[in-house]
Amino acid sequence: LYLKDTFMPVRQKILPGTINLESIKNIPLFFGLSEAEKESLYKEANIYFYPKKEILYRQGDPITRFYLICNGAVKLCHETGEGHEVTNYIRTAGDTMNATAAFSPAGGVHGSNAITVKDSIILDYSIEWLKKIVQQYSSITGNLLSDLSARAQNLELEIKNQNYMSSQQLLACFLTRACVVEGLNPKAFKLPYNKALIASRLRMTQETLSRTLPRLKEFGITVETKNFKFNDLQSLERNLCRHCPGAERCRARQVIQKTLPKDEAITTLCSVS
Amino acid sequence: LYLKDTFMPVRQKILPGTINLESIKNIPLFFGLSEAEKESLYKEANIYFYPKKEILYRQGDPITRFYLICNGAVKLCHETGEGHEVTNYIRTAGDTMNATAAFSPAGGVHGSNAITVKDSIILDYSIEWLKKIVQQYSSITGNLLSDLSARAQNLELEIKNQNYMSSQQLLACFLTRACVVEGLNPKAFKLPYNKALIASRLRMTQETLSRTLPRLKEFGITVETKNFKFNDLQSLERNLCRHCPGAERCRARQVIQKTLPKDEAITTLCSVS
DNA sequence: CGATCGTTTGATCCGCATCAAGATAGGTGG
DNA sequence: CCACCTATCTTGATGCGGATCAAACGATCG
Repeated sequence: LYLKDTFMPVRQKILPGTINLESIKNIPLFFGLSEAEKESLYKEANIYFYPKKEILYRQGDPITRFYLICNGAVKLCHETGEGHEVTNYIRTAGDTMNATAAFSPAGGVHGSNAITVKDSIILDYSIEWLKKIVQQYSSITGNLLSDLSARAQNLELEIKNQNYMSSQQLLACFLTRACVVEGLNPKAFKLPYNKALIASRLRMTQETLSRTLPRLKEFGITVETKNFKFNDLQSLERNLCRHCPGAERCRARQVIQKTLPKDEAITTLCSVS
Repeated sequence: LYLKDTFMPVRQKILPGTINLESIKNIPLFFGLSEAEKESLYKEANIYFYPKKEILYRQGDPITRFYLICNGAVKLCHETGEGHEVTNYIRTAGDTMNATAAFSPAGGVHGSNAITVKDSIILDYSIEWLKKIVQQYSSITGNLLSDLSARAQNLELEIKNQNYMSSQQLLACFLTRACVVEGLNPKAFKLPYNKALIASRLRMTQETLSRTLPRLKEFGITVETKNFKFNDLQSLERNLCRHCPGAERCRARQVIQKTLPKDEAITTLCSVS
């Protein structure tokens, strides 16, 4: 850390020249850039020093900046419904933050808090600016970035779901999503895949899936041999959202409630498909 | 499906004009493209019809093509060490396959099999060609794609690990990786974070972490208060790799064995950080 | 010195995996 | 049409890993 002798109790802007730029040059994101690109990237960047335990942003804040950690470490965490803290990731030097959010179509808000766990030096850009840079050249590139972002966001959601949802909830999510993806009628549909495949996809055994199916009745889903029926979306919402971590709970709740009155397609709650 | 009346028992090339291109135009990847881009993308694409249960590629095959599903569904699956099949994802219309592999630095081989679970129409491109297209415009874009790809690949690995590894294995992975990321000496180091943070990151309770620490001795890792020591990498390798799904097992094994003789940095086994 | 934080230990419980066996359905050939 | 077979699915009994609740322990600090 190039500034470790200086006492910095609070977030503090670092002016060009104050910091040794060599450390930045070793960051993968800047590999192989043309001089022009480097120039514009350096000019547009904010560089800040953050002491340990400083909050970069809070869950629920609108997403506006793209971060790049030069030095130190940041935890991404959120509060669960039950009140205790869950850390999703620890990001360290060279890692980016908000890359997925930057290129996903919807603007949205942060799903977690970002807090330094060590003294850190972090660089940030306006997302608007970054998006413009990327898309001015080729739109297939922008689309690929969106695709990868969506993929990564789904994976993050899936990790949370796998950890904090019961087999009932996972299965209900899967069925819900299947309706959307496959364009099925929630009032009466047949399984699009055989049960072995679904169990395998949900990372549970066939036996567990088999035992879980009848217990979906508690969630307002009736099952008879291969015929499924969502008949109580309110109950589904109540049960799916219970125990979900903060951001997801809200998202699921909103989504179901929004689709309730129209009672048409049930939108995506869950990453599993 | 535009060709459903035709009987096609095997993979079969579809010539331009045979298929209704409207369905392709609704795919997000092609949104907002310039005419020139569209032109070159359509020209370069292979379009194939695949019947149900057709194998697109096998685990271990070199990665050469980027796929885009127009219609149908594909499962990505692999065999576990114990012999039964695990499905990682089910990809459906509009999803891409190998996007992450296409933009990660190393070429590499497929970590899973891809098999259609319905009759499908799938489009594919050479990865080389796609890479060239993307990088001819701006290298920051290429770097962003690499960053997102790496992120997504780590998330996939994390999902598998969370599901198939014991708390001992997860913790050992975390410590191994911490040595690499933080540049610690495997022969003697202190925890870079406090235990509450680590437990939270590993999605286990503090109590479990506490009980797991002494049991790391079985893996050749000794723990005294806050001092850690890897003293038997062979044992670590044996225990970490046991129960891992195919691709990861091999990767972990190779990585440890490669670092064994030199006994320097232990390379990344696990996505958790 | 008590107070708070970080950590450990013990007792208990619950969900899912595992192993094993039975049930149902779909398809084939006689 | 029935007997047979295999694939698919269900049910039961048991065990294990980690969560939960509760309490004790140790360290650091005012």
